[in-house]
Amino acid sequence: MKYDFSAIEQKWQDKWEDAGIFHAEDNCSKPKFYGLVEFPYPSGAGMHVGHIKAYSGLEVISRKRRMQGYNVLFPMGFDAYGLPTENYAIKTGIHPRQVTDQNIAKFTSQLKRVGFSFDWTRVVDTTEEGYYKWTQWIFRKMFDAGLVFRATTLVNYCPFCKVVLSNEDSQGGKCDICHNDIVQKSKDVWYLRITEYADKLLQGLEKVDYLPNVKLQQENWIGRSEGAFVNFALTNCDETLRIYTTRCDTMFGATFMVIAPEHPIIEKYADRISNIDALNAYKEECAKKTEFERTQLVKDKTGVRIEGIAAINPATGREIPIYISDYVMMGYGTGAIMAVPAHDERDYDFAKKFGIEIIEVIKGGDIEKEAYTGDGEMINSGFLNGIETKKEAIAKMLEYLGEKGLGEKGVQYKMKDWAFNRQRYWGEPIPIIHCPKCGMVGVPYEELPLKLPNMENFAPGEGGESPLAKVEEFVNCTCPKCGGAAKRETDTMPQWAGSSWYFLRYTDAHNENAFADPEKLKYWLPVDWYNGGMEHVTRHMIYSRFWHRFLYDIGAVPVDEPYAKRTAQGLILGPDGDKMSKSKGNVVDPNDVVNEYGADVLRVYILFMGDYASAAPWNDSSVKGCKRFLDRVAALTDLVKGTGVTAKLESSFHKTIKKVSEDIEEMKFNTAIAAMMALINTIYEVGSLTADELKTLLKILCPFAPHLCEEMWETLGEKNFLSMTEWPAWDEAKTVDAEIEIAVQVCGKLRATITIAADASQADAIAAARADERIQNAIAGKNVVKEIYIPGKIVNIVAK
RNA sequence: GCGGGUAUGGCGGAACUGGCAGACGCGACGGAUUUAGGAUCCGUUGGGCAACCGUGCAGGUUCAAGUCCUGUUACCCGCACCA
Repeated sequence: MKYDFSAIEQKWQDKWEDAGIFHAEDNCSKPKFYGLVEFPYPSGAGMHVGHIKAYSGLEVISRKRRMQGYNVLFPMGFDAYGLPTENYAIKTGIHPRQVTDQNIAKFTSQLKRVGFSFDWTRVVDTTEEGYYKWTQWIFRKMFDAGLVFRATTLVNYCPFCKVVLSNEDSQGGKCDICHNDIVQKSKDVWYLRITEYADKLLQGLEKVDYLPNVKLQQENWIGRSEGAFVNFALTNCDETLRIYTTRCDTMFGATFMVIAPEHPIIEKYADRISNIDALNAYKEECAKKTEFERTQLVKDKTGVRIEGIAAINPATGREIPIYISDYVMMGYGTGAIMAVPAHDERDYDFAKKFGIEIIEVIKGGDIEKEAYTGDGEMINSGFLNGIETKKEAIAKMLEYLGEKGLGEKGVQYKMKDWAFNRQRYWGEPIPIIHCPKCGMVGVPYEELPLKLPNMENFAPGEGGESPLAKVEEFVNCTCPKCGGAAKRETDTMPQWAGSSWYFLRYTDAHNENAFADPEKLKYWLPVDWYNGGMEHVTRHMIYSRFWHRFLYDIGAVPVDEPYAKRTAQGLILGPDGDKMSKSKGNVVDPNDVVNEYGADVLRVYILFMGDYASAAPWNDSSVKGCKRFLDRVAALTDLVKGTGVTAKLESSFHKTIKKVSEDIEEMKFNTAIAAMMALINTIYEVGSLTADELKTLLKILCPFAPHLCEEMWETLGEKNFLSMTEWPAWDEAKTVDAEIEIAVQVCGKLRATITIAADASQADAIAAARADERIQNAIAGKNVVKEIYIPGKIVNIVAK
């Protein structure tokens, strides 16, 4: 058969769709498999080869699962709210709704052209009323549960996008969307109290099967630390200064304190501070620094001593000075620290610069040169003297603090509460009403969805307020509680909202009465296997685990962790080895590949190009190699002779079935394909194969190159879909050869290879080795001191 | 700075719990076919004339090391003054 991909791909895509063979069944007695891939943001640029790689892994696994008799849910959808669409709409004057619909249509047709076996009856679009109704519903439930709050804070503001960003979206002082510098701005912001779930999110990791580095990144993101809160008495004030420390064992060495420039105590006791002007000047200077500048100047500590107020070290009773410095953050712990220069690098740098006393309390380092952060014997530490370990010293100090009422054990997290609003148009309206009498009131559940009003001009206001603020019919409303005049919240939700629960909607995508039917949730959850990019394993995954866990806590979902298993694919780099980007001009368009070589070649190449989890550069010539492979597969129809088993091929077939079956489970698609290529080379060497053998080959190749395989299957006279036949089994006994070739070494150096029975005894193997002429030459005149036979592997003769 | 990872032919990459390094593919070279090119098919292809040498570098353990141990370098990713 000649391989004419253009003639067959559309044909099979239509047949699959008409027969609906990839639709997941509800209420099914078969075992279920829920494979999830990260749904795309439908950008105007269309699909990228990276998308194809991200979906191809679970595509192969899902296709294999169907053939293994599973009821498979492998869905696709669109995470369609977000700024790029809105910015494009502002530029072109086309409404975001229209832009979104166009982009979704484009993505859909591209995905279908690749032949992915998605269940297209369950597509979700986060911007549809039927979907965002439930996004708002979950938010309302969180509001009821006290997990939503509003606070005035300094926020990361992008003057270009005119939008407030979360810490996660403004890393490195750059806007995550437009990459311009962000500034600090005081604003009223909505927060989700994700920190309340920090421990649950951490504990949940213990029972899920995520890649180790995925788990680690989430743990680091949550950033739990155990330590102590300690209250330091102040001179000239009637309150104490509360600090957080993980090293209360070093308290005898605390020779000063440092508080964040924004610490409220400065303003509170301004009249007792003699150098308040200097402190304010420093504070202002810090506010001007971008995050980038602050981190770039790590080594160079700055600060100002507070004159007029000092602190008392509760361990030594000595008076110690207090400084303000921007190396202490208001957002972590209490915004104040006790500084132990002998045993903390940052405190050491600061003390050296400001000439503050450094007292060694742990032996083991040289504090003349640097801070010593290791373990050792306690000295200069009163009742702690002589203790040898950090753990013991901390326990003793905690006991002391407790007795004296000076402090207690405490836990801190790096993770912050989630800034949950944007002043933009293209997002879910936040369903809250501000009533002058009742305060914040949730929009009643029966009024959801709170529809996004249709606007002509949705550009953001100059002051950074939401475009929705301009729509009076939207803003003005009555309070659901008291019936008085009230105003609606005009901010919208961040893009992360819709993607925090989309996997739940797939189980029942069209339900109008609930986000999903509890029975369906019970059948399908948890997601058995979730694959996506490494860039989403912290933000998106932690956010969605948080939402899911909340829903579990209110009894709305049946399992506590949403994703049983998580893997990640590596990037596809440009042919030049750099990250693909439009500006570098090294972007490969999947359409071009489909047009020139066909979808099957694209699929096979993307999985063959390297380790699935690693980054690998695109190579046009290698694509041709995959085309050649499929050409050779198609041409096998000319070699078919009879039925049954070809003796010379039997073992190769069993070995290949085993290899492909096992490699797919480990996402080692490259070696699975290599094994099939090797099998084909063997078939060509043998010169013929039976129809039964060809059918078996088509079955294991089908998940990779389904169009060609279906076509060949049909050519062989089969009437049903290859995609729904049974995955072949292998016979372990037939994967083992009766005779094997093993290496013979003399003194660890390869000298010959011999062929022996697979079950040969040690004596037989060594005798066979010694019978070989090359071995006899190698050991001639030497004294054999040791003979080793590792069954099936090697003979090594040690001779001196 | 801290945490994690990677390093193998000209290239992408294989190599199970230590057991013939370089599977498979690309590229290259030679040949067949062709008016020619392309495509296809066949053969060769880690280096070295050879003994031998070869998995970033330097040591070590072992009958045997890409794989284990110690040290070291480079690159990639994540976090980053987290008290």
